[in-house]
Amino acid sequence: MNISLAAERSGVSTKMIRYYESIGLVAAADRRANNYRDYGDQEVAMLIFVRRTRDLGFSLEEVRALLALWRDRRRSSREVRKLAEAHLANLDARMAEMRAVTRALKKLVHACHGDDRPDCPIIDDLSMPAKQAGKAKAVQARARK
Amino acid sequence: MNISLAAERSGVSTKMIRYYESIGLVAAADRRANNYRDYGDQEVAMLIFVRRTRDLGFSLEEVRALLALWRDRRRSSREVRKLAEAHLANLDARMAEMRAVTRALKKLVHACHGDDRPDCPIIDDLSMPAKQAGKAKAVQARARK
DNA sequence: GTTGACCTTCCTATTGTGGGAAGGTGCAGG
DNA sequence: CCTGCACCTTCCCACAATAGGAAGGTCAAC
Repeated sequence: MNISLAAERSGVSTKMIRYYESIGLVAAADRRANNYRDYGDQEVAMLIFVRRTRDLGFSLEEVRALLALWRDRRRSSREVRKLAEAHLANLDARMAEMRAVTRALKKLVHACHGDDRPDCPIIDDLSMPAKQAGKAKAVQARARK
Repeated sequence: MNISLAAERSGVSTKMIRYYESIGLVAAADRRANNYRDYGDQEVAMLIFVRRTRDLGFSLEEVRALLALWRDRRRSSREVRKLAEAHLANLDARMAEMRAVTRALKKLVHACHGDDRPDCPIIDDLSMPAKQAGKAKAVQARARK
């Protein structure tokens, strides 16, 4: 099967298929006499695996490790789970960070009256070093004296 | 003040200060006779503003818009809040996506016994097109027949 | 006057992905 | 047979933002 058909079936673009091949993530495809790449169901299955792991936010290096386990019939499920758990920890950390940012920003938005006046706690707070952030009112008041 | 001192005070690396200047995010710094960039407190304050907005996850283009409002004393706080709210919506959407991914992955991890056996629902699930995902047990069982 | 700590510009890499050019191949219709 | 069209190939460029380093200029202290 042509690369574009493999792309359609796997949900991985032709660009990405060639790229994955170029970085050695997936094995180089067989070539036909035309020099066209030729794919079978096995290869498509592998591409689907890659896409699904990518969808779950694994980096290409993590995908590489998972692919190795996928191919290894003697792998232990322990290894697979370890990788998945490491990625989960990663996701949790990033989400915690985003939650903190969201909380801080929501507080600022809440404090801003959002009308025609130029007075704005959001701008005021962002003008200060992080140390004093969140204390816009007092600090700005002091600055006016 | 030297660029490295401005970097230290603002928390923006010298690399980034020069980069921000090169893309026109911040105005080109004054130069001294040596051709060294020269910064004052005003410029440092602006860099702090940039760093703080970056810390809150605004893109450089968003920072550019916020900087314009920062400089404009006749801005309306409404405009500022609108930008902040748009960014919050963005953050919320991304977090929702991550939560969904986390949930799916946690379910898989939970289903994996994680011992010496090669049998692994994580791998099985990832081998399937998204449509059938999460139904690993049934699908794999059918496959074995 | 040399050493070391600055400064300058310019190039490279990263992580994934997309866009496009330039040229080859294959098939269908006129 | 020629033309057009839809593929395919490789190669280069772009993006977001940041970091690293080379090559060369400058300044201060010892």
